Amino acid sequence: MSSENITIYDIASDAGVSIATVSRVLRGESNVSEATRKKVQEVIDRRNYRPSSIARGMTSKTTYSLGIILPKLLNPHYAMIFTGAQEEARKLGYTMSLFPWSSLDTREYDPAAMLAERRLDGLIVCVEYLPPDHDEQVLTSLQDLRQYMPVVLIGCVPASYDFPAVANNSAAMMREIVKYLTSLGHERIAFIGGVEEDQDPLRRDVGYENGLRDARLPYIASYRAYCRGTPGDGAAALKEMLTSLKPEYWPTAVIALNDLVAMGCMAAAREKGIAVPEQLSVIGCDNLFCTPYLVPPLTSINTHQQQAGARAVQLLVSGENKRETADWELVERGSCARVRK
Amino acid sequence: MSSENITIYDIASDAGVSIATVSRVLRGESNVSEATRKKVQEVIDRRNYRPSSIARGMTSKTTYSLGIILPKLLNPHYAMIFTGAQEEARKLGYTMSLFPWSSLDTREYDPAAMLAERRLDGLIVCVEYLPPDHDEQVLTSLQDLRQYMPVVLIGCVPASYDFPAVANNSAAMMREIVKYLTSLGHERIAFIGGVEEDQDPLRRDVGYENGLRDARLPYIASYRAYCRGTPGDGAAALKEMLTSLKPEYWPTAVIALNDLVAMGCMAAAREKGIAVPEQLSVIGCDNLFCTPYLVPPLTSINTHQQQAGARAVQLLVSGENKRETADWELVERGSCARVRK
DNA sequence: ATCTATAATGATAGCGCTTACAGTCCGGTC
DNA sequence: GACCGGACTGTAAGCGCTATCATTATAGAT
Repeated sequence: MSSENITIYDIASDAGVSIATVSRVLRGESNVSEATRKKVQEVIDRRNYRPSSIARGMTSKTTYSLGIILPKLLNPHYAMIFTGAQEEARKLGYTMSLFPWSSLDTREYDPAAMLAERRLDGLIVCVEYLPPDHDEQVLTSLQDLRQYMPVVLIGCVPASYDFPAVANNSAAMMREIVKYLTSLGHERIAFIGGVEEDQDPLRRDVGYENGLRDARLPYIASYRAYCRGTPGDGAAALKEMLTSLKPEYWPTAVIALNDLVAMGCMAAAREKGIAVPEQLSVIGCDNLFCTPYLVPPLTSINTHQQQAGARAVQLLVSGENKRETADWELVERGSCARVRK
Repeated sequence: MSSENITIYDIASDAGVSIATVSRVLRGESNVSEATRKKVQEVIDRRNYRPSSIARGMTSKTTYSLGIILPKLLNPHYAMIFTGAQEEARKLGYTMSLFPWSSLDTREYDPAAMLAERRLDGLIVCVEYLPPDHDEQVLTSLQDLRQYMPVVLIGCVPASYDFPAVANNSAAMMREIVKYLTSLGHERIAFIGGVEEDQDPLRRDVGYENGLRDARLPYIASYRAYCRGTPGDGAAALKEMLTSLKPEYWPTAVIALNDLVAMGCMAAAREKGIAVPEQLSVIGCDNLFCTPYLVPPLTSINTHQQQAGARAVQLLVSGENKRETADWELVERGSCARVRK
């Protein structure tokens, strides 16, 4: 602001050397005499000079800036992914910019344009399961972006997507969750999940059904509800399920798409006078910071989002074309109980 | 990735015009004949050309990228500020990158360096109240950064800071909160807040004391606790306060630094068998998404963080050197009740 | 004393744009 | 028919670096 931008020329003339030499000490090359290096460094320090990363990007073709596309940061789940990615990026000397999901989803503004123009060194895209038609459109957008920069996916990445990725194995997770609940004696287990997903072998529905099959329980369509992922959605879905069924058919356990939906379910249960976990077990997913403070504390799945975000950055920067699977683990708190006969 | 990067020269030669003309249609200048414009645009579309923002920044000195420095995104409070800022930035055609607070706070990596090199068009810094010594160091860093780019502050901006800002008037807010509680009959009102702040007229302590004075209540030091801002901190602080006092001196209401601290307080109260709100009213701040789902639902302050974030971006982009005050409002839920005599 | 390898440094050509500035056309004007 | 002002379009000079050569100095080898 105050002073004119000082450039490599200023440093060079102050130090009485050529810009090439300044550039050499800037990049720490070895073929500079110690005396010259010291002289130049002194001028750099004194004038508080910072080489312009813009100009650098101009020639070196690398900008040290990455992008990440997320559905919404307000959901702490995504905030965790972002944080993990951002911190790792910083460690590696990269800057991380956020782009909203609408970059891929709508025609509100040209998705590729903004991203492509930015000449990012890479892009992480956090994908959720989407309705099949949407899904296809997103895939096209992703392929498109890939022309401009390396792309790594994170989240619910369909098995069919041929991208480097840190993917959830939601199916395996669901299967384990069902197993956990059946081990507590539950036989009427509801699943309030997201959109009906495509025939992806990793999808939660598959895991849910497999889990039921493992326990030789019937798949009951009335126990499968759909929602978008907010607490309000969860509350509405559960209430509707309960009013549509005679109380003796009410589920004794409900698996929620995520912790937000689980929070809605707990609220709905409370409103209906159903005790959690005595009459209804609830299990969420994401292990949000607030889960320990709910009443009862919410049993959830820790999906290690920060770690996944960091890993995605590593894949991006290293250029490895690997598909990895994110870790997860059950965190028992107080919202699931043995079923009472 | 796939193809060589295509440049303005490619378009120019394809369209049989000079690069200047291509540049003109790119920037929508008017002095291009309709025929030429169409011809060039067709080539641009066909080859799917995107001008490099790097090269643009090189000459035009503006990069259309902003930065924001936040303490931690995992606290939804900051996620909201970020979201508001990011969305506004996008609307205005800017990119938003996040930098961690440690940029200012530690010597872990050179703060100015990364930011200055990036040649951002502007920077938003979200400040919290800090211990006086820290505070001075941060101010120095801010002044430093200002040499390189415009800076707008947001949050708990000390009145003495001469920066454009969207500032909280925490003192006024606290005074109102105390008034609200005294109107419910409370006379023993605790405040579990952040670090003891410097003599800033906007600080919460001032508001707390003024509120007590308004109601002609004594300031009792035992009711003032300090914490860093996590639920655990809040729980610990309240527990310590309770154990240090005979039950007949226990506060009947507690004002928490933020909702996270309030959540900790509610947990501590529950653990101690103290009913909220019957025996203890709790009020938080930030109006986090989870507050309605706590038991009881937490009364809080909506500080309109997204709006504040957006406003900060507007100030930054417009270059206005204004200091504004953020709006706020009390959101009554169920954690505060009339005191029982 | 001449030659040659080596280390240090300088000159310079881009990178892909923007932006003066300098044409070129063309229909009026006088 | 020479002249002129617009409307377009082209030429070329940067922007601040990196990277490739070319150049110079130094010192050891012959």
